[in-house]
Amino acid sequence: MKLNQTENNLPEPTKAELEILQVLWEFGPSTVRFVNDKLNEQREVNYTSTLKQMQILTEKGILKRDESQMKHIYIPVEAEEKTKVQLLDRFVNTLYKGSASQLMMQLLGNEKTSKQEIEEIKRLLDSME
Amino acid sequence: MKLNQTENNLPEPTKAELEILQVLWEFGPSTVRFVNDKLNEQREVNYTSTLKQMQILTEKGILKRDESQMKHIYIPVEAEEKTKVQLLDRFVNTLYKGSASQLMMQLLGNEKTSKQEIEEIKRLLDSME
DNA sequence: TGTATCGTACGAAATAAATCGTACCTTTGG
DNA sequence: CCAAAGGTACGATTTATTTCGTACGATACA
Repeated sequence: MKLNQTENNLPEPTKAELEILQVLWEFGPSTVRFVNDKLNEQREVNYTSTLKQMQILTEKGILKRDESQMKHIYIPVEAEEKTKVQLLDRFVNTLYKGSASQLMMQLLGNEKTSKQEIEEIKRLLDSME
Repeated sequence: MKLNQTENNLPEPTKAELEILQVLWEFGPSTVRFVNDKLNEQREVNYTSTLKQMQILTEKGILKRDESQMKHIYIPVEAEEKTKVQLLDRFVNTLYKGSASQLMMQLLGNEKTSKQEIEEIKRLLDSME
């Protein structure tokens, strides 16, 4: 199983950027204040740090924003799935030479997957042929 | 399907470090010269840059080395699989809240999976129950 | 034995990423 | 109208990562 090396136009989000994206994915378009509050539930970050990151993300074209109000609303440009697929793709290419099945084997081989989940996956596979 | 959050004692290898690890995984214990040559098949890197990286990797405990000869031989401390599992684990936790099946769905949903490979995976699944 | 070659050590410069301080603008309420 | 609260802008600092130059020791061999 080879994933196509999709054209990778979007710059890779960094670690701090990914944290922010995840908040936006989970809660939808948000203000900096909101995102910063969420981040602070996990670790201490200064408001302006988050602001800066979100501005950078916007420059990079990963976020866009609604500036019609003073409290800008930030929105991911690409859908969550699309971005994740891209990251997954990169991951598979980097670590598994693009072999998704190898990755999957590792995932499966790795631990006790419940019988129910195995069935679930098999059904998905069946539906694919 | 939840992956155990394995104790993550090993520092995360950086990008440059991963490149080096991959050479060692593919070709086995090697000298800096060898690794550097391999890297240079892909991009230009100065010999001493590679040396430095490998020294750092050694400090971090990710590589060990045989210094009995002038040409030191570098060896990954952990097996390829173990390191990859760790990275995979981190990846799943970060992007899929630890849900390996979700990741797998995404991998499969990516419709470029050949029938043969699907069969292969199903066989694996069968063998697991 | 002298010198070119090839090795390691390691500080320091260059880059990338993350964080923060400060300036300054808008809104709100008394 | 003024001050407090809360917003954005953005340069500068800090920290992490990567790259490289230079010093110098061993080896090879003419």
